[in-house]
Amino acid sequence: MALRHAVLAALLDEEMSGYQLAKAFDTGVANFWHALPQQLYAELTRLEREGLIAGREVVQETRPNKRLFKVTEAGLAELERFTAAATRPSVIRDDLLVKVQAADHVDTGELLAQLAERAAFAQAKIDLFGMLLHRMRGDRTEADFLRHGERIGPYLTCLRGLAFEQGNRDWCERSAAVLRARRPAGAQGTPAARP
Amino acid sequence: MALRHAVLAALLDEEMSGYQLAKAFDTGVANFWHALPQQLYAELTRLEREGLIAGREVVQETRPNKRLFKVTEAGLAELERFTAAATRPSVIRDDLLVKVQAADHVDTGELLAQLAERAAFAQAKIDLFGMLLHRMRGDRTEADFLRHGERIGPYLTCLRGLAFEQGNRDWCERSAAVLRARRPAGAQGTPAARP
DNA sequence: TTTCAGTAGTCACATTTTTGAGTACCATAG
DNA sequence: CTATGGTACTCAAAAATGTGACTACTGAAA
Repeated sequence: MALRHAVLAALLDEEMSGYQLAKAFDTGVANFWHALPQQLYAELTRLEREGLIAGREVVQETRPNKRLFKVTEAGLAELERFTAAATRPSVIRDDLLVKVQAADHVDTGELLAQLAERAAFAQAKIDLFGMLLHRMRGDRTEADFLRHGERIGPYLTCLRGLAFEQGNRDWCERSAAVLRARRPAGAQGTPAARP
Repeated sequence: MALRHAVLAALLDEEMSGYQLAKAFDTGVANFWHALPQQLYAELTRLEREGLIAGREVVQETRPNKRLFKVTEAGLAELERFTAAATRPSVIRDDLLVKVQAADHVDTGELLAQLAERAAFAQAKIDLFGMLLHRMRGDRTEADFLRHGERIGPYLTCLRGLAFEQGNRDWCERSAAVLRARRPAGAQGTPAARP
């Protein structure tokens, strides 16, 4: 039941519409949680009904109207309560790890391609996170920003996202190298890259 | 729908009972996926009905009888099919990150304690994974084992688990240090550690 | 000028995961 | 000799998450 709290935490920084929120949760800008638009709209409806967020209609001329939401006092109190409650440790759940676990027993051709693909995906996120971090701290040094900046929460979670993706990239590259070195001769290179 | 494949991958190395499997998925020995016993028993039933695993009854005298399962040819083929199919990128979902994201707006006292707790939990897993890796490679060097060892899949996934937990530990410690340095004077140290 | 991508959502359903409560029997510790 | 903890499972239900389809309008590209 932490999606609601993830939404509250995301809305702390700025008023957002469901659509904007969906973008943030999809692209991984909000790299501390993930959810689909449908989930978010439903959650926003519930949160507003419970008075934890307040929405206001914004009429737009060239585009559909939208509703912007912000966290209420009650919402902040709920977030406070949530933060004080016990945290359950996060768990890994990754198809790619399952595939590598079975790598000794199945053909590794396609797996090598997937490891390369994932490494590239991770690298793209690393680049994105690097830019986001730079934008957040402006021209201050990281140490100075973390000591004196006004909003460091998003910066810290972004740092975790960055390290996580670096871990993914490095592991994918290393695993691919190991598996490639073990392939029987004559089955070197990965199959043609997909579009 | 990857739990079934995680179970198949876990059963590749050795015949296991539902109970053993549940232990492995709970303690994180199988650090590539997580599931509760109920889910596993249900999945084993389905997998056996579909012929992807075969179970055999083992009569025990001093303890309840158990059923040991192993992957069938059909199961291996299914795993092969799964490995060749596209992988969806894994997503982060962590209560603790949500809490840190909101750290600028809520009291950080309890949060600091939770970061310390998580760092300790991560360290325990790091130690465990270190031992598991050592046990798997025996007296060979890592490079030699990865080049010539017979089953490297579990070793590679364990390496990912190790790096992940190192990332968790480092991030928790750093975030805690940052938040502690920003606490108003007179509110230093964390509250009394919980039992 | 039709098609495509973007904005801003909603509805219904399926699957997956979690929570909670049991059964039953044995061994060990206090 | 009673309680606790481990082995080995099962059943039911709630909650969270994911899939697929849909509305409606706009601006830009082909």
